[in-house]
Amino acid sequence: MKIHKGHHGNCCCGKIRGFGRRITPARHAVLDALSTRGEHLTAEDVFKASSRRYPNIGLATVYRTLELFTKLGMVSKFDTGDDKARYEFADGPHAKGHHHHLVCTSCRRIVDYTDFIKEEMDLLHKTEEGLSKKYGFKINSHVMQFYGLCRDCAR
Amino acid sequence: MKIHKGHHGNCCCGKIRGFGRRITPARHAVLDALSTRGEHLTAEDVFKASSRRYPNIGLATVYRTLELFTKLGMVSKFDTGDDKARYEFADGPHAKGHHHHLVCTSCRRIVDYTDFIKEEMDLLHKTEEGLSKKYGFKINSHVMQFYGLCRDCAR
DNA sequence: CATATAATTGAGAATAATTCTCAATTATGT
DNA sequence: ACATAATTGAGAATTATTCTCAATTATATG
Ligand SMILES: [Zn+2]
Ligand SMILES: [Zn+2]
Ligand SMILES: [Zn+2]
Ligand SMILES: [Zn+2]
Repeated sequence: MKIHKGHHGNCCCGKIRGFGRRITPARHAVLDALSTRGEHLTAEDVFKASSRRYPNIGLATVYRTLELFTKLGMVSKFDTGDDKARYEFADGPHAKGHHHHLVCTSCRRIVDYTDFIKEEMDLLHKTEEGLSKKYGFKINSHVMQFYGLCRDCAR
Repeated sequence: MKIHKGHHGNCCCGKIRGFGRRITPARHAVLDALSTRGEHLTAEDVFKASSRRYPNIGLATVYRTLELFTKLGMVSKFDTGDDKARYEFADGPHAKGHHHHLVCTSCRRIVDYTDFIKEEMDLLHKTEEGLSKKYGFKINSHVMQFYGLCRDCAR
């Protein structure tokens, strides 16, 4: 079986196997879809893209796979106010590609941004620490998103 | 018509009227539900609560009303990862009661917190300004949420 | 390699939150 | 009180997601 060229050139199979889960063509197809089709993909997007490489894949499998990858921390699932979940490869809070989203509430455009990420991270760390202590939560992730109108929609 | 005792003792009717929309018993019932039944309410929660005061209200009306109030900025709609939208009175980014959420991914408990809000606000302002300039977005709102395990679920 | 076993799959049905439709009702300005 | 447009309730429709289940397949083991 061909080695999957993962998100950052690494193979994700180890992570999957490490969890006692199997490597399958369907999962490979989803991985490929995520790495080649960009970000902010709906399940339907991923389904279409994976179907190209693996025409028999079922939509339910795509959902199951995305759920699995999300649980493994390889994928981040978020929503932007329409009623579809979005998926993209997760660059964890500490990784290089970590970014947040700017969403146009009119045309649904999504802009990734990394500006201020450093400051955000500092604050997020501080907050996580403080909240963990105060409320006894073990914090695993966060969502930070801005909503507004893009240039085109604003006028 | 009796004056509605709003969120902070003010009447919200002005805002509704100001938008050319009408004051109706259904809308009053939803306002009351939101102010007396607390926060993080699902549409179903709001429906049940409003039904007490106004038994004939329909679920679709509740949805329409919540959508209207959200558009008017009186209500904030958010989701916490299950597939139900949550609604609560909006204390705008600058208002006293503005808070963020800590969500337990296991039992779905939601904790409001206001700690670090000051610092968050400073950063958010800075970010909003920066992003507005750079991407031409007119930013109206943000979501900031932490996910993790509450004390009970963590052990 | 062949075999055994449990994980995974595809297809379609089922679910559930939300939106839509439409005739009937009602709030509001005059 | 009247005219008019907004709003409503009820139920049907929609749609993203999950579930079911028999068939297939990945992997470990010898
Ligand atoms: Zn736009
Ligand atoms: Zn992104
Ligand atoms: Zn919990
Ligand atoms: Zn809250």
